[in-house]
Amino acid sequence: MRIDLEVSLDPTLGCGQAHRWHKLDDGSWEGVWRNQVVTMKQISPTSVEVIGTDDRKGITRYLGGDDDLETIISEISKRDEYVASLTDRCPGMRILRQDHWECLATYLLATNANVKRIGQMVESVCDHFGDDLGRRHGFPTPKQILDGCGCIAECRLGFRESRFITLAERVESGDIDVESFSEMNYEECVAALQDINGIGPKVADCVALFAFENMEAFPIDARISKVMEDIYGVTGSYKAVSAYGREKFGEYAGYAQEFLYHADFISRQARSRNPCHCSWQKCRRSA
DNA sequence: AGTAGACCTGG
DNA sequence: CAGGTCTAC
Repeated sequence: MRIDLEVSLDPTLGCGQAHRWHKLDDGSWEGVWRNQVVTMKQISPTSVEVIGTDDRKGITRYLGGDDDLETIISEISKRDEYVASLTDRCPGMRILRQDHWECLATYLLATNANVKRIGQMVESVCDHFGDDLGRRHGFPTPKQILDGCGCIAECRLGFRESRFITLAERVESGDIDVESFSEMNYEECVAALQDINGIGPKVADCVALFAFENMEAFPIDARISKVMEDIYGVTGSYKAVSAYGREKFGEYAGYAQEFLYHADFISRQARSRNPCHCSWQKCRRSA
């Protein structure tokens, strides 16, 4: 199935928004989306070939296809010259619309772990508890996690393990209604997310942005923290730095964050002797 | 209200 | 030490 959409798969799928996409040798991306093993290949800057699902509308939406890139880029560019200079270099990068539960549970695991480790933990949890889809496993439901949690130690989640189970319990019992976060505005959403044990301001911002469409969220991870200091001279508490980002970039601050993140990723990659930081990506230069 | 230290594991 | 958070000052 061919999708006509301005989207660039490498930065969109490969740089840490979602953690289940692997770049294959032929340059296509394989992942699991809604319990289907899906492969996407870039055909041109404005089209991708999708195998493994017939849900054109769904996958387009997942890819952020409802976002008007022109408007968004114009909006964040007019607010900052540096971001304006980055948007040209990375056309077609989009913010995904991830599954609510999967994104929430995944980012709960993301604390104090690098991209590679997050991917390992997520894949392990899927392999242990998710539906067998052949080449890959689906992301497990809360019930699947609870039913199988006798062997969860094998997933090696470390101190995240108990938080992960507690989250599954609270969702399964109805104590947490994941869909209720969709109805909230940004402030309400991150506040409610932070009521979950193991979720602080950074993870809440990521989930608000990548799952619940709060495009003004401006997550400050270690990389963005350095960028904010180096480029803008902004330091301080999480709250202060993220508020600066939201105020500077406005309603699409999350997109600005992704451009800043990606540009820093690429420049460090270029400067590094071992060029490939992207865990799943086969890197020609290092091979 | 705002900030050190500990925290599982692995590259 | 790593794409933070919790707990205890």
